[in-house]
Amino acid sequence: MTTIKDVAQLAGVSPSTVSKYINGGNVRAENVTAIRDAIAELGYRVNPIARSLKTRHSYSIGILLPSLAAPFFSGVFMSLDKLLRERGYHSMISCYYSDHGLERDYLGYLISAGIGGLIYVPENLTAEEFLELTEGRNVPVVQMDRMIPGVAADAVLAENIAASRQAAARLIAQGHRRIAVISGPSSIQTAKERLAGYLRALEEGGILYDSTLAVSGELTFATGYQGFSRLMALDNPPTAIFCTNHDITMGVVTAARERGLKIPGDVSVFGYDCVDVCAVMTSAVPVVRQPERELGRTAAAYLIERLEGCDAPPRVTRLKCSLIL
Amino acid sequence: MTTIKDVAQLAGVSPSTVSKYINGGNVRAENVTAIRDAIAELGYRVNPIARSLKTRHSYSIGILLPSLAAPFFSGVFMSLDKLLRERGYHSMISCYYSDHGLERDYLGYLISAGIGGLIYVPENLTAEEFLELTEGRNVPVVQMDRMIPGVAADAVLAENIAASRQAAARLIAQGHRRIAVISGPSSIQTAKERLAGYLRALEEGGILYDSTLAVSGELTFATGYQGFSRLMALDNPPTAIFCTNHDITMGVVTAARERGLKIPGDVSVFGYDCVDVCAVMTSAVPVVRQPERELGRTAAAYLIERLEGCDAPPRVTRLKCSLIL
DNA sequence: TTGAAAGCGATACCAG
DNA sequence: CTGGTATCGCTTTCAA
Repeated sequence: MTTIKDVAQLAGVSPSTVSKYINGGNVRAENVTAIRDAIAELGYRVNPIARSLKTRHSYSIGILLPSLAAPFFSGVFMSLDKLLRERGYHSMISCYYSDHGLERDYLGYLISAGIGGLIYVPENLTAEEFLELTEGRNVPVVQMDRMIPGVAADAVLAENIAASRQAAARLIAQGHRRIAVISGPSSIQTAKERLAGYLRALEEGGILYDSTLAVSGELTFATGYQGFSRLMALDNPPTAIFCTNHDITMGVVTAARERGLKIPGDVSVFGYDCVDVCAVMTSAVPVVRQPERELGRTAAAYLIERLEGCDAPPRVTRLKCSLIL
Repeated sequence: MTTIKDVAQLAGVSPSTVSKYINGGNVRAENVTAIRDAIAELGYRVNPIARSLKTRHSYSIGILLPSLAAPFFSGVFMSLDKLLRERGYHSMISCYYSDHGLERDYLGYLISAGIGGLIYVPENLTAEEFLELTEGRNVPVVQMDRMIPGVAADAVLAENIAASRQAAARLIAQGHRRIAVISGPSSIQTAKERLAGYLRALEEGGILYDSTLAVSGELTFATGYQGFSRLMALDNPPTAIFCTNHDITMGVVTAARERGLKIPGDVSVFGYDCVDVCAVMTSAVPVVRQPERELGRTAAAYLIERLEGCDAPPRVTRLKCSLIL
């Protein structure tokens, strides 16, 4: 491997001078050309790891999230990656598959693995765990989509309550009175908020909450699929189902199809996130669309500000969702 | 930040001893406890970047691919990540969005960023470019899904030709004679192979190739969507369309829905990759299913072997696809 | 402007 | 079994 020493030797200067050249310092014109030539000839590239060991600063940004399969996350990622890239950073994704142990391990690894900053979608960690892993290290963290209560770090979130409330309100406006909801585990902030929005809409619509119509489980296809069966097996089944996440929506739609039930003829469905897929269906299923681009851009922008030394108090930003009907 | 020195001091031993303890060497029992206590008290974690600077070995594995949105890639990734994790590695994804410049930059960055190995889905780079960026560095690379001709590195690929041939043959067996194909750019190996499989099936079916029925473009939704319009606008439109990738399939299905054309009533479609989505549709669309799990596991296994010193000649492995009807 | 020397955090070697 | 020393590749004083 070619190092800065090799370049220095070939160019006939000292490593310090080469370093200065690379980092934009003042170097005599003739040395500049000599160094540039040497670098080209040797195909030299700085070793970011040696550099960051010394500078305690890095252009690698870690992205830590619970799932890769969700189009929501890949949408957000593409957007934040773009901004980071434009600013000279390089982002690298790690996925912890909603697993508590993995989440802890990866967070610890990333924090000490020489990343310059972290964009983090939390799920299981407590504030204590988070703090223990991150304190002392000087790595700025921006929370995305969710936040750990008690953690003093920037957070960029979607307005889950408002969005769910509107979605459910829409179903009510269409005349539905028996509206089911299938939601994620209450341990997940977004799931809790989406359920809250649903409840709020019911209340505002003067509809009594019927707990048999509220199913909850993991944020998976299976939850939607099985939830649908359970709901339709009720003595008095719902006429509409509000799905609070992409996979749940897919599960519900699939289950309906398999039973030959028409959407929205036999049962209405309001989905979440799966904009593209839902548009493909024979009669398009309405969905809540989260502002993926903006979420990503904002999170990246916050992180960059922190990396550039901003020390304002932690900011929590909520971005609006929209309904795709 | 707490370093190995701090631990050594607190434990009353030298840094070398602590290092030995951490890396599983023989240390006197009383020192072991002293060190363990010190580590716990200080919350010490090794700094992987300092370590790999010294050892020229790293447990970070880079994954470099052209797209994140494709369920195919996320499926493959989940599988390889699992195996790598079980073996103590940590994988981090970088995405280059099919961009040539980004692909080159990221490859260069990763190779010199201290990763231990790389799983790489190539798209635009030539063998020369690849070699220039990687030679000298001692980082094993396994190519996934595609390979650069002339690059001597392991490769794990799907049997694209056979799969496409079977898919097209199936349409022929159903009585179709005018079968269109929408494929990706011929610069992409998988696209070329899938087209070849289609042509092979036609030939074997005694059907003359009609170039007006062969549309090609980027591997995007738009290509499928617009391709569908173009094909259906022909004087003599096809009765079946073979889509050679996930997004193209989605584009075609969407376009058909929007025109109110029934699949397979008005036109038959054979898709690729989108197993879950296609199963949801009112009448399920048949698709080619790639062996994502196996591809990922095999690529990871090859990489691990290389990391453990295997120096067998480069291996190229092809894995079978299946048809989901 | 330049370069010698120190040092980032960890490991490897080798003498004790 | 232990610890002093050199070193990984690079940046950063600081003196010349």
